[in-house]
Amino acid sequence: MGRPPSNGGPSFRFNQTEVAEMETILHQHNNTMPARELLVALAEKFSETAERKGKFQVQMKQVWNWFQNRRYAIRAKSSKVLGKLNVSPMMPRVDSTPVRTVPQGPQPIAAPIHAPSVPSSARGASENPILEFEAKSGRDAAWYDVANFLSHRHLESGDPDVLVRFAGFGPEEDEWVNVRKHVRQRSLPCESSECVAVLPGDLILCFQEGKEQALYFDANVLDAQRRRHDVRGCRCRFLVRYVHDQSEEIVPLRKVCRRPETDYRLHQLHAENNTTAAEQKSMDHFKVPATSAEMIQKQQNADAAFASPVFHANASFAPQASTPELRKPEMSIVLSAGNTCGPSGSAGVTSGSATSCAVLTSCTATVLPHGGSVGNIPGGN
DNA sequence: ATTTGGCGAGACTGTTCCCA
DNA sequence: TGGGAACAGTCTCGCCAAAT
Repeated sequence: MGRPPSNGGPSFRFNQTEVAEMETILHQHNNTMPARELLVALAEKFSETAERKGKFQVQMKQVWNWFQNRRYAIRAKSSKVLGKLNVSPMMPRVDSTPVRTVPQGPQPIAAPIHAPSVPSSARGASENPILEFEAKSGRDAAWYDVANFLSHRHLESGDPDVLVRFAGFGPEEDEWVNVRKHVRQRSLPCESSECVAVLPGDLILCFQEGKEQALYFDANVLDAQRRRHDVRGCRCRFLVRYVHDQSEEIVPLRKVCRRPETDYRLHQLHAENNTTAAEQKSMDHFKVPATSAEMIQKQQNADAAFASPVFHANASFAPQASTPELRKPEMSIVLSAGNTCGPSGSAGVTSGSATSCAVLTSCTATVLPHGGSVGNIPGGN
């Protein structure tokens, strides 16, 4: 690996003019690789300059290498800066460059947004007593992980607002958001084996890469094209329609974050697989049940047993699942001055009643998963 | 017609070497 | 010694032919 020893020839360097031109092009291309034709044209152009003509022929590969190195250098530099700010480069608000590493590769240390840091088996709502939240920013209609609930207030309409600190962002990015509409349990990044839980009709959180920004938006799954999994993982494709702009796109699983409400599907599948495996030893290791219309219908029927496909933090719903372990977690956001407010709504913002804390001196946000334990998120006043 | 697997291009990341 | 140039390994993804 690396550069081989030179054969004694003169070393090549791009001059300032050439570098400036390539930097301009790189900037114009939003730090992405220009087309091959452009690289060839650049190489020819540089070769035709008075300085080089007849002396040195600039190869397209050299131009290509320069772009590769410069892009890598820029990324490395920006990640260093972000590291100093304790901000993950995964944060779409900070780095609008398309991010490819959501479900793959080493994850950043600082609060990765929607990056799977633990196995899905440990992420299930029913197994994780301290839930995480995401909030919808009013600035760009995108969803971000919530680091802290800092404060709360009430609008004249009676709707509770909370002041949130977005994960990886500073106080200047704090926003008041409506708890009813714009706060909900954090969406879960999908691992390869979890594509079966993403079905047409689902609301998902989808990573939309635009020219200037790449953010997580709500989207509806219109169709799912199932493909066989291999060593590369899930190769399925999902046709989605973004809620905010109604645009449609075919996306791979890695761009999809499913809603926690679909956890029960995985539980069901695991239960079924365990049962079937006991009966059928020769069964394939990986099954893609959604290729079957029957399976889709089965899941959709199961969906119908739940009150709402969208599960907001404040949503009032009545789980009707027959088996208690498959019920969605009943969830409350509690803002209190040392008090813990349960689903009873006596003093907290709850899923059902949206009642409020009367006094708020030291704010803590407490999550109560379906009768579960309590975790506190330290906050401001 | 659909699914599957292979292949190649491109992207990304990291290393090595050279020279000012 | 640091910056720049060159290149290799790995991964992703689209395309296409073969298989079902």
